[in-house]
Amino acid sequence: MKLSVKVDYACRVLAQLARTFDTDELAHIEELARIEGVPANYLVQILSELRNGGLINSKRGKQGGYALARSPEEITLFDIVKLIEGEVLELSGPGQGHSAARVHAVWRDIKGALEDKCRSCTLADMVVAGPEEMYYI
Amino acid sequence: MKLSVKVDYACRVLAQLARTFDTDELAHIEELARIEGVPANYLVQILSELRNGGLINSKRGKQGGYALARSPEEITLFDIVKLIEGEVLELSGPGQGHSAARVHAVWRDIKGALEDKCRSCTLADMVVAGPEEMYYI
DNA sequence: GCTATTTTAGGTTGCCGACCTAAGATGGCG
DNA sequence: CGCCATCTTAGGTCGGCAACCTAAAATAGC
Repeated sequence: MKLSVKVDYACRVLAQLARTFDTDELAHIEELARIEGVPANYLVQILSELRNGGLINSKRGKQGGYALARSPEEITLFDIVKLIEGEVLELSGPGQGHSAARVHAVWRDIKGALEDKCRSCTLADMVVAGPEEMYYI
Repeated sequence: MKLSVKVDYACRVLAQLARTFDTDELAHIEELARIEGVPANYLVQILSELRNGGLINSKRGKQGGYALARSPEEITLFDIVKLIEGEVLELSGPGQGHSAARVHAVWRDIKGALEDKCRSCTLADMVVAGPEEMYYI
């Protein structure tokens, strides 16, 4: 029950893309990797998945790059996690045993609550108000 | 972001122990393993952790066995997960990057909500009303 | 005191997935 | 055509989970 680094990376990169959403400039991989502190070679895979999932658009060629496909308010945490991980909370199958079914039902309830919470958080919540708030921690 | 099999096993065994809480009989490992469909050799480890964490009591010797340390209503899902996994939701460290801190704050919010939800679920919720509802699935 | 039964405490193996690297393939632009 | 940046994909390492096994400690009963 832990948050994967991959999802964390995806959120941070998407947040950065959200900052330049209103402009028409495209972000490059190297630039994103440097600003958000993500391994560039790994970021390639993540951006590819985000593109196949329809969260971002890409443009190839010499002046290519990446940009958000929708506005930050329309991209929720649920979308991101579901795309990267497949499930927000993956339960172990009902299994066999006297209490298996009942316990499973309780966990489904937990899962539903978690999904609702994730749906209420958008990319806009992950972007600081000012462009530069705290440079190093 | 998945629920470990270990926690699932722990919940099921604890639910079974909750059924016989009002009586004074002690449950044996082999019996628990058979009823809940948990590998006996693995269950040994889990029960040991639950005992060290103070959720159950054990009695050694020829007529030994296991029993809940508190009433089912006083044992929450939060207690179980925290004991077995250490954290309900383990976040990846703040890291370094432009959006790292802000994204981390959002996830802390999610984590808090999940913990509250887990605190509202007790072992009593995992025990079916009747003693024998469905014997085999 | 001896034995049987049970818990306790370790260690070990197999396996899968996360994380990362690296190199080739593709396509736009001058 | 040649450059550049994205796209694809094939591995490779690492750690943790799940499961099993063995030996040791404790206790009730004979």
